[in-house]
Amino acid sequence: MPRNGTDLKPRILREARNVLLEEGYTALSTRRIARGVGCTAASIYLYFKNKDALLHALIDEGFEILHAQLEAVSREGSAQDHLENLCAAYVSFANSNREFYEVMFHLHPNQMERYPIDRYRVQRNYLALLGEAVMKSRQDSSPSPEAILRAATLVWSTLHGAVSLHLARRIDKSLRGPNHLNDAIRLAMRAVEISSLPSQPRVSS
Amino acid sequence: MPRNGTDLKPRILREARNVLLEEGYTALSTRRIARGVGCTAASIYLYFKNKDALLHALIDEGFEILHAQLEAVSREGSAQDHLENLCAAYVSFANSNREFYEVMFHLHPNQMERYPIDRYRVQRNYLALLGEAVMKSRQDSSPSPEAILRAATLVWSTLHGAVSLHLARRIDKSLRGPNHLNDAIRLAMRAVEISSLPSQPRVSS
DNA sequence: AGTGATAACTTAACACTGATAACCTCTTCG
DNA sequence: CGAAGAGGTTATCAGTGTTAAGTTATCACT
Repeated sequence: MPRNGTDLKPRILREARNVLLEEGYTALSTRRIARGVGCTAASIYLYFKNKDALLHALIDEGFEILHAQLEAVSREGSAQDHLENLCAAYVSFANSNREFYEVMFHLHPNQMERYPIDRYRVQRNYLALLGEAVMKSRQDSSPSPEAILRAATLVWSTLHGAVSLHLARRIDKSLRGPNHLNDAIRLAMRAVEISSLPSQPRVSS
Repeated sequence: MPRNGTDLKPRILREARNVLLEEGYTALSTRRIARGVGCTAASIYLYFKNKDALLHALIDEGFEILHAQLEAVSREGSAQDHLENLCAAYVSFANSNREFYEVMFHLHPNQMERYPIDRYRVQRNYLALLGEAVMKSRQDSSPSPEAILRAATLVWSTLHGAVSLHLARRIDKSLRGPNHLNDAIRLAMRAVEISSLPSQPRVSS
């Protein structure tokens, strides 16, 4: 039974989210969260196995927002339009939720072993949304699920590259602003054509 | 004058490079480096302003390797082939130097303020190499420098997205291995077409 | 050779980090 | 009342980047 006002777990999560969004990932320490909540850093470990588990919850939250925004994209108009709108929504999510994007996509190469890979199967959700638009935009006979996944992955990959470099401010000033991102969206639309071709081996893993 | 055998600075750099490559970025602490060299962590600060400055040196080293590998790509054959070979070399560099790639491209969103942006103008070097191939592959009249930069950036961005997700093991198993990377290379080749179009505003910064 | 100066390096400490074992304290139930 | 156990804290560990102060070795000069 809670002794400290309301249940501590949601308050920890809320504070963690606030710190992440308002002070950035580097400020997100267990002691900083505890201070905001009014408890001790050790208390966090009563509700989360470790800091990564807490981060995981934030990542889930980010994926939910992303999924909601992609889901909200209108399906009216041509399939092309739908796909383009999805791409724009993805880019827009990254731009207006950059801290979330960081923890969702830029975080774990370093501490990979702690983040169970299969949990990232939430990816499937938005890859499925992309895939749906991809499928409809293919005039030819209905493509196989593998081909759809392949195309959706290529779309995602292209957008991710542009967004990552954009957020890291690696894009030349003259192209910053929407220019490069728009180019990336346009290029991503062509992923559908690419992935209808047979795979030519070119690079070894 | 050195008191500890040879000059300490190159030995620190070498050890840092070894630790990075053999034990990964997370193991790269000042004390770990010092232990390997046989000095104290404080000594590092005699030769580097801070840890980031040391990392910077490693990043420079990585950029030199990348540049050398791109420079070594044969310019024979068609311009298309040249560009494709450059793309393949980029991907190959990332795959066989993933720890370098991490510090070069995945590192600094977090501690952005410490990495002076203009230093990353080394990017210009390989963007110029890409741009050269882009330019030659344009049959039409010689494009403007801005258009070349735009196209080269889009090529780079596309490859970076694919490589990043690949290294982070976010690509579905069925596409892992060279499949997705090859798709990305093929798509990147089409960046030339995209970036000869006028920029349509679509997404706000 | 002896004396300073100074470069090279270490010691010790500060303020952090994530994490854990041991302890206390309050509530609930028998 | 008293035992059980949930809820939370204290104290601590091992580690991080970083810096001020202290030490030691080497050089130049009288």
